[in-house]
Amino acid sequence: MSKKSAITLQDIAKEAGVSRALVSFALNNAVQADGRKKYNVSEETEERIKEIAAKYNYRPNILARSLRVKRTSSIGVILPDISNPFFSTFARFIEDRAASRSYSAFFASTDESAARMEKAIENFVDKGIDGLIVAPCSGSEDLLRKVANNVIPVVLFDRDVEDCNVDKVLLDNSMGAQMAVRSLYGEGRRRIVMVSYSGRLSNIMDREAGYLRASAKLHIDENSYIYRADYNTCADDVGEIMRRIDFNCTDAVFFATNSLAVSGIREMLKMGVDISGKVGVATYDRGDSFDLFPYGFTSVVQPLDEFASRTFDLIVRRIEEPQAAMSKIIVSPELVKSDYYND
Amino acid sequence: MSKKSAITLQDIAKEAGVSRALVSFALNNAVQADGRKKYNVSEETEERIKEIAAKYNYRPNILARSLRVKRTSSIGVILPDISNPFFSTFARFIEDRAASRSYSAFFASTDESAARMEKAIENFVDKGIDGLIVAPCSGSEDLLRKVANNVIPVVLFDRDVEDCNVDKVLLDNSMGAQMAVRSLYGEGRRRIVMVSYSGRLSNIMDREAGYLRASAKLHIDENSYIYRADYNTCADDVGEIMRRIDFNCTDAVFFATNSLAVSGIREMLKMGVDISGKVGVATYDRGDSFDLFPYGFTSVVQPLDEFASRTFDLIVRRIEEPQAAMSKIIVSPELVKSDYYND
DNA sequence: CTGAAAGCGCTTACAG
DNA sequence: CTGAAAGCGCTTACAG
Repeated sequence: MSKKSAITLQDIAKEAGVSRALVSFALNNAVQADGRKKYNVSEETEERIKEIAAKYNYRPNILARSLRVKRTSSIGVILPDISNPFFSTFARFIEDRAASRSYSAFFASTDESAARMEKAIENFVDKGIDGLIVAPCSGSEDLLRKVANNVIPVVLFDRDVEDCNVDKVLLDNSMGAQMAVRSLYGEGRRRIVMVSYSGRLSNIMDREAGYLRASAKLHIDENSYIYRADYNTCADDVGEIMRRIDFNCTDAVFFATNSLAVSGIREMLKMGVDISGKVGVATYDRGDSFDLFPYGFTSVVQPLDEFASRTFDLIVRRIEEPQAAMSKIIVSPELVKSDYYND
Repeated sequence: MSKKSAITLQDIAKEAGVSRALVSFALNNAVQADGRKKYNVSEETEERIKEIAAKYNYRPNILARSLRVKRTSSIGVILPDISNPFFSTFARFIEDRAASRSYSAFFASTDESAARMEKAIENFVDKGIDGLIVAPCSGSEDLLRKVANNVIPVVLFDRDVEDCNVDKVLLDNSMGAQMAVRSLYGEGRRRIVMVSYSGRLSNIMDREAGYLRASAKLHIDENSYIYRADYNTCADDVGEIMRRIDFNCTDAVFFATNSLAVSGIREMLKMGVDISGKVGVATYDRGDSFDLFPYGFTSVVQPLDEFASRTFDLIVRRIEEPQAAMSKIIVSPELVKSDYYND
């Protein structure tokens, strides 16, 4: 590790008495598909060059290499907000996966704004990333199609975009919602409402569909109702929504997301609702601090490590084999019931 | 935004009938300190060149530029774990700050391992970052001194390292702890214990010092006691520690960190401790989901936005003016009391 | 006011 | 088995 007065190929070549090219060959001696080295350098020379490189702790200049080979081995990851626990955990898994495959990742947060997303992509492309992982915000559909078709490989995760022919890694959001509803049903709940977002994000819409479907199957859909908060004014909105719910004829609340649950449960506590007693709660995702919540509840948990590794592997494959067939990977959620404190 | 068949300076030069150099001048027309442009290009030519560039939506190749100017306008940020809410929030603020100043940031997580930290730094330096922001883990002191002296500008944040002459942005950890203790004291608590980590991280040690100091000042130090959990086995350890506390003669618990508080409070709930009634709770930091915790408690909150902007500005200054005097910025925490549900 | 030239550090097709 | 040469796309000191 040394930045100042870094040693170059040239320096090594001079000391070894060979050309720069030979040094490059010796150091990168790529083994081809047929098991033979691409370039033949005598073993003796190769050894000598490697020793010199090691002696000076030679580190190739990645910028120069990237400029030459027109690949940077880096990807961009576009998220709604990296400070959101769901996405920061995803980011961590991506970071690890990328490192293990000698890639690096840039992150950018959009705050659900298509304009910010466009800026971020432009910025990333300028930097020379080889591919893009995106959890798209609504309104970014056209942009995404354009980018995927003309600019750079794209893999979608978490949220789907219609008519966008790219690789995708998605959760089975409908299944998760159905699992949650069935779990509440299993507790004897029959009058289950859902608190969700307005907007047209595919994951949210699928969760709503799953909620309705399970309710219908269980014949409790006459009591189904979906309350929707505006994404941007979430916290305030949710409080207001919760107050509109008549808890005298409501058994359970199913929250479409973690942050809805935080605001919503908070309001329920303020209202003095008998949580997990008279009124059951289920939610998508659960932050670590949910463990502080001293009532039983059910959550739909997404396997973020798998999510991240699948997504990452897909973008790398797309970069290396642009013509490979498109994949759409649907990951199954898990149901976690915590009734820790009711023991 | 276009990657494939990107247009180059050369192309523009040809169409404009001038040299590449002139195009570069026209597009970058730097205004110098004396208010004059560094290179004189006739206005007419400059206009023409700019129009052509705009027409083709020319984007300079950043790799090529970086290679030439030996600066990448990127920094590395080394954190214990980006999936930890404290650090992911910090990351988000860094991201925004960097973008607003046309920098980009790489992130790496160390899991408190000095070996991983070294790898990450090596990796970043290879990538050509101009500077490094580090929340150092214990055991990384020598490495950090070496890097700061011989390799690349470094700014420390969150945790201090002795005998390391670099810019630093730190919280007044002792003050925060004192505020917490005084707050508990104000509630009438006199027998306050602290739950902390073993190890030698400066921020933790300062919090312990603050706890002891405030206790002494308030003459309640005869009841002071610091329980210490092993960092790596935290969750299990904390449960065991909590069970060792005799809550018959303990008024309050002060947790040194958010994650200690989560595990610790969880255990207290299991034990049936009358939280915020008989036993008060205070903690450093608070995740969003702390809002779900339906008891009053006090937390020491760090102004992460200021933390991030100060840190970022410092590293940029150091990059641009390597000889500037070293700064050590101490940021004050804020005390937040939540007794929302006790209203 | 403008341009030719050198060079950042690497890789690779080509020639021997 | 090895090397000279070209070139990735840019910037900048220098010369006119």
